[in-house]
Amino acid sequence: MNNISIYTEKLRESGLRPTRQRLKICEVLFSPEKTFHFTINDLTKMIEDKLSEKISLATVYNTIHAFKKKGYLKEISINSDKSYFDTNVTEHHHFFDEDTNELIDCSNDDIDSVNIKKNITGKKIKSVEVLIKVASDNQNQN
Amino acid sequence: MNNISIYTEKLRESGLRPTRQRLKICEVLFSPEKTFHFTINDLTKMIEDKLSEKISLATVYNTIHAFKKKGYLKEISINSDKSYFDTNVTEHHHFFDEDTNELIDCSNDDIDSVNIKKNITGKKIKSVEVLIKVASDNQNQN
DNA sequence: ATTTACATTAAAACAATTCTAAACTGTTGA
DNA sequence: TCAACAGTTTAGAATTGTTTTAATGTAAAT
Repeated sequence: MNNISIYTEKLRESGLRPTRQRLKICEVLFSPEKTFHFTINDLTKMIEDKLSEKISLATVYNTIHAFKKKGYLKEISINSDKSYFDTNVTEHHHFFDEDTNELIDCSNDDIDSVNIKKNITGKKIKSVEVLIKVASDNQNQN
Repeated sequence: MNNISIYTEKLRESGLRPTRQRLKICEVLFSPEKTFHFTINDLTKMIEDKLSEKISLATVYNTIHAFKKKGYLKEISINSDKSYFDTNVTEHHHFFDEDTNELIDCSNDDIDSVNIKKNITGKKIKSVEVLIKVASDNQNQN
């Protein structure tokens, strides 16, 4: 099974037809060894570099949303400016570097598992994620 | 020292003159017994109810930003739709109810303190906050 | 091949936030 | 007291990120 057929499968699983544009999105998202974080703008630029032609923002948004809904991507909330996405869909924590606005995965070895003693009645816990904001000294918070 | 002078002080501390509009913002933010969460829109509506006249969004944004910068308010990141603010400026955790989009403080008694074993070199930890997403069963994540 | 349902696109619409420029107000000091 | 200044408010315009629209194009099923 080569990459193209994996991507085709992922797209079909997400309810999308495998088109040239979407396969290119998949290649950018899922071919790298390491998972990574991106904004829609980052991604669009990466795709246009690879495609050597323009791709419509609407196509990117629609594909990313389908992947997110299907669980092939995760959305990370850092600040309200823009959406960050993560190709690492396992539950994990993040460092956010306030100096550079960089988001960094926190290995599960680097943090003890979080123990929640009480929950909201009638609700089920869907995820527990820690955001660690860091900055060089003499930096003000937020 | 009455409330007005407390608010005046807070405003001056934040580099702002105490004006009628800003004092009303303070009253809405800081007079309630309990801390609470709000969006700029919520707050604007609350102020207009109390003031019985319109207040410009620009004034609200500018005052809120000054308070945030000074540490009298905290911004909470839940999703990218809009900014949530919190009048509880202590470091604490949150439940986010995905059914109702409601943000709920997590008492520090309800969660064991989070132990971070490794940090980014050269950086100082500014905050560590946990976001617990909850929903009633049969609800999909994010 | 033809048909049908879904995709792509540029552009328009939209919502949250920020900026602008003009009118206004509180404070200071002559 | 009041002129002058610095900071404030405001409506509306601008900007940014995202979603929708409607026309055209393409994949897949028959």
